[in-house]
Amino acid sequence: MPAEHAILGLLLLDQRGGHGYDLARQFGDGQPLGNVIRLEPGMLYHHLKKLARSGWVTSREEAQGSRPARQVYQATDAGEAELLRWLREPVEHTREIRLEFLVKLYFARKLDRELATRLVSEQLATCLRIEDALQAQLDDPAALDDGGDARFTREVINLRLAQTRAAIDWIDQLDDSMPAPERR
Amino acid sequence: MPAEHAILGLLLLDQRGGHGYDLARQFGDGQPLGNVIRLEPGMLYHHLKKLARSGWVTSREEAQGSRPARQVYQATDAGEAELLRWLREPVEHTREIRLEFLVKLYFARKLDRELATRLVSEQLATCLRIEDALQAQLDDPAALDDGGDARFTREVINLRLAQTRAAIDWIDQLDDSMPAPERR
DNA sequence: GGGATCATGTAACAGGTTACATGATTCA
DNA sequence: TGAATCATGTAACCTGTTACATGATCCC
Repeated sequence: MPAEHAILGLLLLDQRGGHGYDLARQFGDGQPLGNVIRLEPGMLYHHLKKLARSGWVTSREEAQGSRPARQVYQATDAGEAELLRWLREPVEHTREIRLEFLVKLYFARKLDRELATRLVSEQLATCLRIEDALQAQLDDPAALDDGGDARFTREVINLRLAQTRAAIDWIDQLDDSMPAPERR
Repeated sequence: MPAEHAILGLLLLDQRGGHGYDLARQFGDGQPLGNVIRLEPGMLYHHLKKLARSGWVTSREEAQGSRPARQVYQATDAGEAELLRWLREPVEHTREIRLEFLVKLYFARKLDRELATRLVSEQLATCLRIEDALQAQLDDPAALDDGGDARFTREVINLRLAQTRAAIDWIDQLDDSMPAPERR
């Protein structure tokens, strides 16, 4: 999911559309998205075809004089709607923060700062819910199994708690603060 | 990798061997390993066949009166050597702590407490190296790209730093302390 | 008789990696 | 001439998910 939405996002940011090779560069070394999600050419062309099948992008062949023609892809209205839908949803699991949430944050900020603000605050709320659920597991002696591995199970939950709390602290420091309420 | 080694580990812990259905239960709800790694029957039987092809387990058919016969798998010496080799290696990436390192820790403790001690201290060292590398990236202005996305890139690195530091703190609290040096 | 459990799988699909194939053009 | 870059893919493989197929037996 994040890979296809990242491609869709790039095609939306550049209204003129883009072709495979061009997109591949944006997932390469030193590019902002390249630090978050790697896309080898094989997967990239695969996703472009899937996006076209879903109706989220269209493609046309663009001749260019001496060079071989290339397929230029462009996001459709349905594609834009899909990306916006996706950008409104926070990720459900702490492990998805590292990749999927970062991609969402990147595009939300570029497309609509208010959307980014909402995404960040809903992600924070989701992580706080996860934290509560983990804490409840720690506090419930029945959830820690009695097969002699209670220590291990507690450590597993403690690791998840630590990772979730680290994510929460990091989200708290993102500067996508709520727009100041209107004054009059 | 972690899935196959987990199966291998279970077969080593129970010298009598085990069959698919039996192993599947140990990856289910409420079991210590079930909290860490999920294995649906499909994947489980697939891995058992792969382990047999690698020569790390053998299988024999075990008739049992009225019920249908079952395939009983048992770890070989090569399988044991492979598991011990794997248990000596810490994981290279912070994201692998959540699954692969936890599986290693579980089996290292059950098989050889000293091995567990060494694993934990090498994992700590590896995570500290990762932390240093991330800190160096933050301190190097050239590594933060100049395409106007330096803020995003910095946040990405900060997230990884936060996750890595959370892992370090958690590892520090594991109680697999070095055996006290011999006194005389 | 019927549902839960024992027991072993297959099929289809989704996502991902590595390597290779193809062929043109640009540039040192 | 030959290496780098432009441009688009295929093939083989691995991991994993969901759902289904099959058939027995146990227990109410």
